Amino acid sequence: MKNTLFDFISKYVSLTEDEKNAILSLDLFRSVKKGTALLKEGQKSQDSYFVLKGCIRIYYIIDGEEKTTAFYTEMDALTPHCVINKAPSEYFISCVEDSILTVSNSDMEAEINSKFPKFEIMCRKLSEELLAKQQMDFDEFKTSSPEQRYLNLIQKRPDLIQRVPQHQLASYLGIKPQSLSRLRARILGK
Amino acid sequence: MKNTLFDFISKYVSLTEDEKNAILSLDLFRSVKKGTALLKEGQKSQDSYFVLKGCIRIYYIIDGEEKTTAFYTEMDALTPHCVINKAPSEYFISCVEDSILTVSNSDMEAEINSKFPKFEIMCRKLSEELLAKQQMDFDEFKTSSPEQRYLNLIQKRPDLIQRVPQHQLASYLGIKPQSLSRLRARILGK
DNA sequence: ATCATTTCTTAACTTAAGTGAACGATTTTA
DNA sequence: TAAAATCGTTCACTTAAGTTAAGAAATGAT
Repeated sequence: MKNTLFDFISKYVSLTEDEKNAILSLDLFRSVKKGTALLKEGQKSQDSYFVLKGCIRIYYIIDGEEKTTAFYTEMDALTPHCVINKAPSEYFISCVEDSILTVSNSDMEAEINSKFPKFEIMCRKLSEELLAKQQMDFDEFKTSSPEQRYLNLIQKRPDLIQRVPQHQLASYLGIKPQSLSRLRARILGK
Repeated sequence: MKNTLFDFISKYVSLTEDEKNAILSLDLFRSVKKGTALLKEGQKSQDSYFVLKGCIRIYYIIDGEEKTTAFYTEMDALTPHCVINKAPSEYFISCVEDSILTVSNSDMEAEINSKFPKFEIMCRKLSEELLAKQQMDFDEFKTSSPEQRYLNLIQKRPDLIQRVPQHQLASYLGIKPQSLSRLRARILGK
């Protein structure tokens, strides 16, 4: 698990042993059971997550219905909106599978950042990269039909289709579960 | 114009006169005419933009059709995807109106960042904030119908509806121009 | 192992977006 | 200023997603 984390970090900066130990001393690793709520609507939180193993998702409850908008799997990092803008969360975060995560709060990050400027650089690079990636995903979503989006998902994240319930995938694709079922049947018939 | 830039920066870090002068010495300000192409599909570029006045947009050409996915107006910052991943651009960037921008390239930013660590912090904060904002926008898009998205746009960016052509707005909302026309007529009739 | 709950699929019907075409109105440009 | 191109709207028609409901399949709990 440690290696997964350091492999990830090494994509952005190279760490000395001292720096690695500083991170390990923070005791970031957490095991969480499927279904565990990591964040609820209305809560304030300081915690950011990094997925070492498993899957977590963001969902809203709108008119009593769950709307899943994002999945985070191995090597994905997530800083919730409420951590950035210091307001109560508008969404829920929950464990889709039994998972192993790192959980770090803003204070810890600020401390590490001031001790090792290298982390500041890593965070900037990571944010920039995630922002650019997110922008491309959004563009793709805007310019595709639900069917194209589903076919795209099969290409880009085939694992999600296996490990995530259909009704959660549906809202992730911006449609209703019944429409996803129909759409899948339509594709099979081709 | 200088003030607009420094007002923006002051949201993230406070600058000394020396630092301000270092920025001004970079000679970042550019006036661009409506319709000017800032970036074309297939091009590589190092340039990031900040809009002081005016409006620029990102668009793709897919099956011969323009698909506009983003508008940047006063106080918006844009680092194109191709700058981050050092690959040829998949999209175009063009001026919607006569505009005043700052244009900075990666080398200049790297130099300033190494000279003044404060900029590194600003860039990280800015990226994190933009990422969180972008995530919320994407979530809202996924969980809304075209009509809701249009009504939302009226609330959040009323200026865009005035200053941007309908057919560009349509693809921004993920629909065809005819559908936007119809949708507007439908809303008026309520 | 059984019962209860949740999830997925199917179907019929409704609603809204996509498509192709036509028509002014506006803007561009020669 | 006249011709050409672009833009916005409308219409009729097609296609696909939303809605409501029912039932089968899978999952979870006792």
